[in-house]
Amino acid sequence: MDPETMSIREMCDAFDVTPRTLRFYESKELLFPIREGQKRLFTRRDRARLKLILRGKRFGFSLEEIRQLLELYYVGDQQETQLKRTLEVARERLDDLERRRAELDDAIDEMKSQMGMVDDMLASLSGGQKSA
Amino acid sequence: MDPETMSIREMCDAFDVTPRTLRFYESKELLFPIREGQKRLFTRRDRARLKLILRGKRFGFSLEEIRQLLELYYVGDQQETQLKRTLEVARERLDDLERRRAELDDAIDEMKSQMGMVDDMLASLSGGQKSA
DNA sequence: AGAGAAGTTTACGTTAACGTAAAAGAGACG
DNA sequence: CGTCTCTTTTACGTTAACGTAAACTTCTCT
Repeated sequence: MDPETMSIREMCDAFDVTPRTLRFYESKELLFPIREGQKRLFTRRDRARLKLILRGKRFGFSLEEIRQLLELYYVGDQQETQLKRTLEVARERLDDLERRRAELDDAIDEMKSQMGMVDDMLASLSGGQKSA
Repeated sequence: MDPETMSIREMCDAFDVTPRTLRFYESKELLFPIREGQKRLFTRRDRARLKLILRGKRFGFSLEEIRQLLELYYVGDQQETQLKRTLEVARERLDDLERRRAELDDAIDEMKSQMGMVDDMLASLSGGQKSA
């Protein structure tokens, strides 16, 4: 009823995951739904987190790595040294991501050239005329 | 002795993997070392494949997905329809990769803005002067 | 009250991708 | 010949990330 929160089923439909998955993520401290009696109520914060979790998974991060990343997003009021450490970790992660992107670019290029070769093979099979 | 082939240990040292991993990849038909008696000899082809395998893993592909991708790199002399199908699969994979890259770019941007916020918090803690 | 739908806890099962230990063969060397 | 070192096969163990089934509560509706 509260437009701010969602039931477990609403979450599942919205994000295409199973209840088991949401409970599992809670047990691993990736989500923190509040309770109304027995029932879980997922907040806006949980939805934002889940979105990041699913994205992280698509890049091959483990749930534990994702959990650590999520901490960066909800820093809170910590001490300065803690914040500096957090910032360091964040920069490392960012470098991680940018290295991945560079590799991904390479992979895409290689794949495109591979496909060019396949195109050529097809052309030589159907057409017969070679480009050289 | 043959500069063209490498022993299992040489492979492990060169790629920083364990013998178990190489044997496992062979059992899953990702690598095809030749045999000299009992011993495995890894060829140039195996080295090229292993490089692609390790890259694929870094992007969160499963070994089975990687195996299918590798087929694209070693097409051989198949029929035209087979080649066309192969090409289709390759294009799908390429789209996959480019979607991933787009998402990765978003993630990097978001992370950068997050880090900007952390920077601001640090500045306000040490300096005191706010930027607004 | 009875039935059904949605949610909960508890707990065993499953798949992927190796780790790790045991037992044995094959070549090199003093 | 005996001992190393490298490699092999066989096979049970492990972790991550859920799946799946069983046995309750708790509402809601007729």
